[in-house]
Amino acid sequence: MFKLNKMTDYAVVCLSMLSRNPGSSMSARELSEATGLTLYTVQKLLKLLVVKSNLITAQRGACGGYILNKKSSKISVIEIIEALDGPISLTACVESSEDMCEASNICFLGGKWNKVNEIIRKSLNDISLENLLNYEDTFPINNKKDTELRAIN
Amino acid sequence: MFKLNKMTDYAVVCLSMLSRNPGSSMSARELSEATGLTLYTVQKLLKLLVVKSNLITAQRGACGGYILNKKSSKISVIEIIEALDGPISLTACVESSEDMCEASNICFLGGKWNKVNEIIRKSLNDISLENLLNYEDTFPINNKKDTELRAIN
DNA sequence: TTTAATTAGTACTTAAAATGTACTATATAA
DNA sequence: TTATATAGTACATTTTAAGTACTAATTAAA
Repeated sequence: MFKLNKMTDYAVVCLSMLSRNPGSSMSARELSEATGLTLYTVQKLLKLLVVKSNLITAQRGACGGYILNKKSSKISVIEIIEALDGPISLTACVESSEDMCEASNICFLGGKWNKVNEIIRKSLNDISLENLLNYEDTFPINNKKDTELRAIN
Repeated sequence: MFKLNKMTDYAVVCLSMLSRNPGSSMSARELSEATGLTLYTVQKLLKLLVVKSNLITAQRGACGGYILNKKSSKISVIEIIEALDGPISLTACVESSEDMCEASNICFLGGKWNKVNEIIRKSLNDISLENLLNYEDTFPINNKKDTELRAIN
């Protein structure tokens, strides 16, 4: 379970696509065609990013689309993750929620996971989208290449 | 979604209980009573830890139980997490699975998340169970205290 | 040798969350 | 006015986690 949801992965794909032509916008349809993700997925994803982050700006109407607000080198991976996955919290107990932790009666750990959360958060904060995209993997990756794009859903 | 499953949290509770009396074993029943977790949950959890990790050893039969294999200062948080959550992998694409990444046709990210995974893994590797237990939280935590134990399920 | 206690293994049900799909409302350039 | 595009909402589907239950195997002690 210690993995990101698919939306976050899709987001990196779409954001990196947007970063290819800084300053120019792309519509959900264009992004769908460019990435192979279904239009529905792209629409949902971009709507989420608009609402939950400050990473992109939307332009409505004909000739509308989405535009990246800052360079990929200025975008931290943590911004993307937290926009789509919510804040990093390694256990239910640390949520600063109104409703108390269900296990509070037995949980003598209290907020001790917070330390761990902070460490992970700091690590991720130092990685930019650009870092992620330029990272050259040293291990053999099981990826098909040079195959045509297609919708995956 | 960037959170641990409950089992991992329960595991920390149970392991820390085991660490209180080094060298002596506790049965699932005893751990259930001591923690307030249901017997079913504790049984399942400990079975998982036996199979998936090298953290505890089981003794069957009457007077049997579970015993911690090493001191809490020698147990890394990553061992607990990976035993119950599986290996840390921030996106489906990096799994070294036989079956190819579904999105491989469109995924030009390849294994780039691996970098992130490694960083998180290293961070967590440096935190021991003892560290986690002794960590004093500096923020006000929303935890009830001094309430009696009860089963939470 | 029998019994009670205890873990091992497996299967199943239920609950929760993520994912995918669909539709309507609103905005805007041409 | 129209075609295009995002915003918002709702819901169905799928996947995963969590919880429950039962039987088999093991072992200390009576």
